[in-house]
Amino acid sequence: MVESAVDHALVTTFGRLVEAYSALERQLGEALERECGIPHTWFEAMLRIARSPDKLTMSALAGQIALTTGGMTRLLDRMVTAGLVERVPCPTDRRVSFAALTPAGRQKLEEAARIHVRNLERVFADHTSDEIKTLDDLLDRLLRRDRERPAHEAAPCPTPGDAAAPAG
Amino acid sequence: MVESAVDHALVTTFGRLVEAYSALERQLGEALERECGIPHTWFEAMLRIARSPDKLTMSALAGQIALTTGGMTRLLDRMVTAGLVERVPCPTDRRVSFAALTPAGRQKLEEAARIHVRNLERVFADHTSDEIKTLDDLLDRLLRRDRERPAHEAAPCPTPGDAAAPAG
DNA sequence: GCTCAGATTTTGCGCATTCAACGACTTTAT
DNA sequence: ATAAAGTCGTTGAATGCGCAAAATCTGAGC
Repeated sequence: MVESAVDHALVTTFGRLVEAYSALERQLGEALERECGIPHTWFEAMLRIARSPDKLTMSALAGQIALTTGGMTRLLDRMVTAGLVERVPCPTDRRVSFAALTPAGRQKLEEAARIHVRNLERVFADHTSDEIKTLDDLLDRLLRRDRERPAHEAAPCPTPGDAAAPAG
Repeated sequence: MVESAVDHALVTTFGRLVEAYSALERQLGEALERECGIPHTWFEAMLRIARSPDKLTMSALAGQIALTTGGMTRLLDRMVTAGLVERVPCPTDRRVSFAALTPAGRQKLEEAARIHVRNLERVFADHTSDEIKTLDDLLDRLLRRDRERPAHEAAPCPTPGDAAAPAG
């Protein structure tokens, strides 16, 4: 039996994830932009800023939305230009600056969130809350696992016959 | 109680999806590129080509990996240059060309799939097959729903107090 | 046969992101 | 105090993608 790895179930599932995510992100992103004038990326950024108990540094924010610090710099630049966020210099460390919402930003975020919720409810209308809960839980653990892994752990593993856990 | 839409559960879940997906795609993509020299996008494209019972047109392929036809043209260009795929002109319609794997492409895909499966198994090690099944099912229905919706349906949603005008 | 509407892919341009190098700053060691 | 090493954010070059117009081709009406 020479079942190819190409047909492995995990590959299919992940392929579906790629496809569904891309389609969803595009659809919801376009809707958001059309209905309230901001890109989806801005929304996700503002969301993290608003929800964070402490002020967020550039790097922290970059990490949360999976951007490099360089990309984050420019993304924030645009949002600052639009008047939605501002850079607050850290009083104790002059290298870092925090991202904070302006009043206009807070208002825009609330508006965008309402629209986003409405669109999300439409998208997930066919799904039970149980399913969504499972999804949420799965994603949460995936994220947690990802954070624990310092991203170096994947690299030094060129051992072809090594399927086991890195003998920590 | 004036619970803000910002705190809605769906927003959180979708935010997690964005974050987890981006992190995952980056991690697995980097691993794939490092371990077998091809970008993740190439892998997904080759996967669809290999699995499709009929030959795939550019547009069909573009649709499956959530790219515009313009993006698809260039993606395929690079893959052709690398010798992994080739364009097969359609005998009955000279506008269309099919994407087909070369022998080298088939071999590379198999190699990449083995690596990808190993990495995926590591990533999903903490998750039960039940959970993954649920995820797979959810994604499948999400995709199906998305395909039925011609992407025009999202627009004419009657915006109550249309706050819009991207204005500039 | 000719023309015109529609379909399929390619191309020009602009934008967002990554990578790598850099400057600014802090911390630690001497 | 000074130097060295590490951290944080920004910037220049290169890459990949979307959008829209163009090029090529098919099929229908006349």
